[in-house]
Parts: sequence; C-alpha cells; structure tokens
Amino acid sequence: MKHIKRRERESHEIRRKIIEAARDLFLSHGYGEVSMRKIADRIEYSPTTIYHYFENKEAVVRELLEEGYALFLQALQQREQEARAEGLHAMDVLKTVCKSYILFGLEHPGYYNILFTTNLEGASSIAIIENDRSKGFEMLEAGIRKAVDEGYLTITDERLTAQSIWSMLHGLTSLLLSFYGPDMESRDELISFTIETFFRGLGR
Amino acid sequence: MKHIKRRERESHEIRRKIIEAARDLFLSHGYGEVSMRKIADRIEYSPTTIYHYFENKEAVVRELLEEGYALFLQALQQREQEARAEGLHAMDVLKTVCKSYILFGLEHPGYYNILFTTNLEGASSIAIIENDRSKGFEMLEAGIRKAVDEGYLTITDERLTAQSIWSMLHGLTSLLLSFYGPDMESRDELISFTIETFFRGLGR
Amino acid sequence: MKHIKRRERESHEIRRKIIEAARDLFLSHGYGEVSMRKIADRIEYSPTTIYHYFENKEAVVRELLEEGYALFLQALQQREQEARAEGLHAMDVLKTVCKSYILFGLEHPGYYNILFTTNLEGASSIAIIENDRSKGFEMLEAGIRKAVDEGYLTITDERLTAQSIWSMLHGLTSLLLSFYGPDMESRDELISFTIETFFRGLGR
Amino acid sequence: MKHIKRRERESHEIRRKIIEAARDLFLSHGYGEVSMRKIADRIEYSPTTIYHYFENKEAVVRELLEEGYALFLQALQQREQEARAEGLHAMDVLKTVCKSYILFGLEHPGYYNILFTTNLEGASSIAIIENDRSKGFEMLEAGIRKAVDEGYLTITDERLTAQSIWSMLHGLTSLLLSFYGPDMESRDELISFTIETFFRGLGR
DNA sequence: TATGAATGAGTATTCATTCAT
DNA sequence: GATGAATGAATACTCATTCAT
Repeated sequence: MKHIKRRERESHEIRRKIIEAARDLFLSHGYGEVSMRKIADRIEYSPTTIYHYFENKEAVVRELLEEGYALFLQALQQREQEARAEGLHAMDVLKTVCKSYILFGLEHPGYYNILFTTNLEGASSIAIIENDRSKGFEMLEAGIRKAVDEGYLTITDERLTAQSIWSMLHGLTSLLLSFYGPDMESRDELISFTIETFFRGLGR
Repeated sequence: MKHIKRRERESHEIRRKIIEAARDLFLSHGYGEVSMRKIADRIEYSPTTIYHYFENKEAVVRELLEEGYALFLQALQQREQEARAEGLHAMDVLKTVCKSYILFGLEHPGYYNILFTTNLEGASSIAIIENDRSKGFEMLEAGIRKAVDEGYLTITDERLTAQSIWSMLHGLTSLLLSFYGPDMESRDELISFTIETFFRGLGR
Repeated sequence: MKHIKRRERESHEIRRKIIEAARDLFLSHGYGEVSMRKIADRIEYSPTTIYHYFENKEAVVRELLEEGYALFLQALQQREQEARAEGLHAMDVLKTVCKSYILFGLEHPGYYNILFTTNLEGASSIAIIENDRSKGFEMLEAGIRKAVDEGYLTITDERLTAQSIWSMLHGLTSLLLSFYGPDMESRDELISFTIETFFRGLGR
Repeated sequence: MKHIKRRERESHEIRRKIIEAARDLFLSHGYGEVSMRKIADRIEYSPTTIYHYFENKEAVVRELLEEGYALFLQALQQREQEARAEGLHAMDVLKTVCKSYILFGLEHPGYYNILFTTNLEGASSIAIIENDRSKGFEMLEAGIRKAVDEGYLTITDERLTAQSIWSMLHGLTSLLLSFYGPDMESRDELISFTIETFFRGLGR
C-alpha cells in the first residue's frame, strides 16, 4: 500500500491518459457520469488497469483536481509575471490576472468545471486540496494590495474586495461556459466591459 | 398513463414530499446522483410509489424546475413591486431586484442550484423551460431600461449590461452558496459592496 | 368468490373491451408483453378496474382463448354448413373447411397466434381449454370420414390423415402470418396450390 | 466495450453455458420471458457476469440465432450430401432434405422455436440474420430445380412450390413440437405420410 | 362501479471494486 | 504491467396484485 502511494506520484504515460480522459468526461457530464469503465473505454484499457495507477475513483478525481489547480495557478502566475515584465503598473497587472482567470476557464472548461463548479460531495479526502483554491485567492489579494500600495486603488477591506472580484470573475466565466457557445462574438466585449465597469466602480 | 397525466397538476401531499426530497438531494448532489431510490428512501416510501405521481425521473426534475422558476420570478417581481410602491427611484428598484436575486439563492439553495448551476444534460424535454430563465433576464433588462430612461444610467448596450449584471449576481450567489456557511457574518457586507461597486462603475 | 365466478360469465361492455385490447396486444407481442397496465391504458381505465371483471391476468387470457376457440369453431362450422347447403360434395366441403381455417388465421391474426402459436407456459389452468382445440381437429376428422364414405378418398388411418392435413394448414397459415405482409399478391395462389397439391396426393 | 468486442467470437465455456441456458429457456418461453436474471440463475452465476461475455440481451439472442442457423444449415447440407453420396436420385435427395428439416426441429426444439416460431420483436439488429433463413429456403429451391431437371418433377413455379413445401415442413414440425411428447409412437409415420402425400400430389 | 394508493418482485443494465494470474 | 473473471449494489423503470374507499 505504501509503495502504491509512492508510485502514485510517479509520472507515467497511462496516468496522463487516465486523468485526461476523466477530465474530458467531466466536461460534458457530472461527477456521477464519470465512471471507471468509461475512462477505461476511452483510453482503450481494461477498467482493472486503472486500479494499477490509482487506488480508486476518488484518487483519480483528487489528482485531476491537483493538476487542475496547478495548471490554473501557473496560468495566473505566468500572465502576472509577463505583465510585470512588460512594465505595466499594478492596476493593469491586476486586470491582466483577472482576464487570465476568465481565459483559463474558457480554454480549459473541463478543468474549470471540476475546480469551481462541480460539487464533489462524494469525495471526502478532497477537502485537502481546498487550500489550493485559496492560493488563487491570495494572488488576487496580493495584486490588490500592490495596486493599493502604488496608489491606484483606495480600499478599506482587501479581503472583501478580493472576494467581490473573485465572484465577478466566477460569475462571468460560468455564464460564458454554460450559456454561450465557444464562438460567441460579443464574448470579449462582455469580459472587457464587466471588468472595466467593476474596476471603475472600485474607484481611483 | 392517461390517469396520471390527468391529475399531474393536482396538488397532493406526497407529490410535495417527492419534489422537496428531490430538491434537497439536488442541493448537495448532481443530476446523476439524485436517484429515484434515494428520493424514495428519504420520504420513506417504495420507489414504485413515485411512479404513481410522476411519469419518470425527468418529470420530477421538470416539475422541480417549473416550481423553482415560478418561485424565483415571483420573488423578484414581488420585491420589485414593493420597491416601486415604496417610491424608490428606478436605480434603487434595480438594486433591490439584484439583491432579491441573491437572496433567493441564499434562501433556496436547493432550487438555485438546479436552476442555475446543475448540468441537466440527461434531461431532454427540460429545455422548454429554458425560456423561464430568460424571463428573469428580461426583468433585469427592463429595470436597466427604466433606470436609463429616468436618467440614472447612461448606457449604450442594454443587453450587454444586463449580461454583465447577471454574471455578477450569479458569481456572488454561487460563491456564497459553495464556499461560505449560512452564517457567514460578512455576507451582507459582501453583497452590498459588490453591487454598489458595480453600479458605481456603471456610472451616473 | 362464487359470485365473482358467476358474474364472470355475464356479458359486459367493459369485459369486451378488455379482451379485445388483450387480443390486439397479443397480435404484435408475446404473452409477457401483454400487461394489465397496457390493457388498462388501451381501454382508458385504471388497471384496478380490470380486476373487477377478471380474477387475474390468467383469467383474461383464459377468456381470450375461449372466445378465440368459439370464433374459430364457429367460422369453420358456418363455412362447412354453407358448403353443404350449396350442395358441394364431401371432398369440396372438406377443402372449403381447410380454406376457412387459413382464412380465419389471416382475418384474426391476434386470435390465431394465441390459439395456435403462442406458448402459454405460465398459464396453468389453461390446459382445460386444450379440448377445444381437439374439437376443431374432430371437425377435420369428420369431414375426412365423410369424404371417405362418399368414395372421394381412400384412406387407411383417418387420425393420421387429419393430423397431416392440420399440420399443412397450420404451416401455411403461420408462414403467411409471419413472413408476408397482408397484401402479398401470390397469397391465394399459394393457398390453393398447397391445398390442391396435398389433396391430389391423398388420391382418389 | 472494445475488449469485449475483440473476443466476442472466442469460444469460452461460460459463453456456451449462457447460450445453452438461453436456448433452453426459449424452448418453453417467449422472448420477453427469457430474462438475463433467469439465465444467470440457471447457470448459477450473477447476472452481471453475463455482461462480461455479451454486450446485452440482444447479443445473446443474436448469437443464439447465428448458432442455430449454422447448425440448421449444416444439418440440412450434411444429409443432402450423404444422400447424394449414396447415389439417391434428385427426388429422394429432396425428400431426405425435407426429413432432415423436421428432424432438426425434433432434435433441437429450443433452436427450432427461436429460429422459426418465436417473435423476436424486441430485437432490432437481428433482422440481419434473416438472410440465413433464406439460405435454407434456397436449398429447398435448388433441390426442387434439380428434381425438375432430372425429370422427376413437372413444375411451373419453383418459388411457389418451395414455399408450399416449406410451409408443410414447418407445420409438421411445430405440430410435433407443441402437441406431442417426444415419445409419440406414430411420429415417424406422420412425417413419412405427410411428405409422401405431398410429393405424390406434386406429381410425376 | 371504479379508482387512488401502495408495494415486492422483477426487468435490463451499469457501477466500483477485488482477486488470481 | 495488464487483464479476465466475477460480483453486490445500484440505476430507471414495469409488473401483477391488494386494499380501502
């Protein structure tokens, strides 16, 4: 059992296939719809094989979440650093981060749904990862603080502001994912409009 | 079949129990997780009994949706009329509607999830009700138009603005539902802050 | 229980509807496919109502069989008497009976299937009716005897001959019912050809 | 699914048990009566196990049909070749084929019922096999043609004649199967008598 | 006379999972 | 490293039937 756990971290081609299949299934279906057999069918292996790489279904989902969060955080951080490197001031860096949040959702709808929409009720040990979620939130807070420090924002409660921004971002992303096709013309307009409006509201 | 259809609309104690059980199950689970058997267990009847009152699972969900939308629209309309009766001007009426949207979600988390979060992929004939969803959206648009007409808002694209507001509301509501307990102290503060910020951003 | 049995014989409009519905369902489906609920749906009554007229499903089938046999025998006898009245000689009377056997099957495919094709395994008390089946067989035997008596046939074993004829008739009918649509052009040709061939074979 | 398909053709002890159980159940019951659970009970495995070997119920029936037809055609062809090898002339070869048709039914009542009596309404993709049925019919036609060519038969319509013979054979077989025990003494007599009579009727 | 209410058993099928190889 | 074999429990849904009214 120990050695299974150990190997669980090892990278492996089939591990990848499995979690990619699981992610794709999550895209169009809910947690209950993603079955070990469907994953197995998709990668053309027997269901038993999956148990060679993952202890059970929950372990698959857990890894999916971990990967998703890693990807998510990486996407945000990368864009932030790029923005900084471009010499943007704190406010525009913050906006860039916001846009890349939404972009992540649009580019990885499967991951986004699992990370932020799907209710993973059945999966108990998954709560551990909850703190990955707060890392993204902390990035937001940090960005806000910097904007405040640099005088672009006048804010009393950073935490509150971050929650508010986050909810706006999540609302926008999930709206775009569930009710609009991928080709919605006014998509970018809606994104820009919402973000600009909100930040204008935040003031100076 | 005929005789079921005939009184499908009739009220009945057990019908109520069934859809309430279904609604509660939807609160913490997805469509696939809500099973006829679980509903039956919850109301302490045999699964067969449910089929006495509903043609199939989809019919249960359909009624749940219809009820949910009715409740939702009613809540919005009632608060709007109250606000008008109180002599509030268009802008504050609009804000009141926004707050009652969020309040509906917080008071009826089960309904909110089914109406606006859950992926009802399996349920085909449910698309019909989709247009109930747009009724809520139209209320928003109408409120915006009125605020524009009365000079409280300067807006170019009503549709875009409504989508933007809607996404903010949905984001806020689902954030509150998934990540905060019902007793979150700063809840109302977050709601007010977000709405005020956004409308300030919309300008004049 | 006694009085139920008694009333079971009474004619009644709904009784008729029930067994007609059952018969129609038997046409296109097997015994297992004919359910009390489907019968009830078809006549637009509740399933419970059927139990007012019949003790159980088996009783419905039993009556269906009785009626079917009555109809069957009546059809045969009527044509036989008509043929006799027309002054046909015994041989042609016999052929007429044969043709009316086939015609019954083609005109009442539902009844024919229940009477002669469907395996009524589940229905125990139905064996009683078995002797109705032999009545039809006896008509055949009687017809043969008469043809022999009148010198149209030279036959050693009447029983054997009757069985032989019967099997030919059943084969022809069920072939026509299962593999040909109702509009098969060469239908009558096949019937005539087979009967004529067979009787020619029986000889003088 | 893939891996099941891949070895669907492979022989396997349990596959055999399953289709034999299904065949036996078909003997005394209709399509609707033969359930996966009953099959499972009969072979003393769990119902789930059957799905390890067959995709679904229809696949079981399909294989049953394929096997049945293969056995049927083989039986007919073998006897025909034997008869030819024995130097019988075309007429007697034809009669031999006829007798082996009936014999097949008597020796394999389960198969016979599925192939020629049971209404497989529920099973859609099964129609494909329908053309196996016509192969048997074609053997009959070919035999007739040969008998005509060799001057044993004078016939105008081969197709009609074949249908006529076929219906006689089917009638005889199903009569023997449903209404007589396997030990009926006069069985062979009835078979011979009917065939002889019919062919005598066909003439020269 | 008719039916609404209720259910236990049965229908096909899918699920996650274990075990021996 | 991979899988065939096997299953108990669950899925939605249908069945014949009973009972009280």
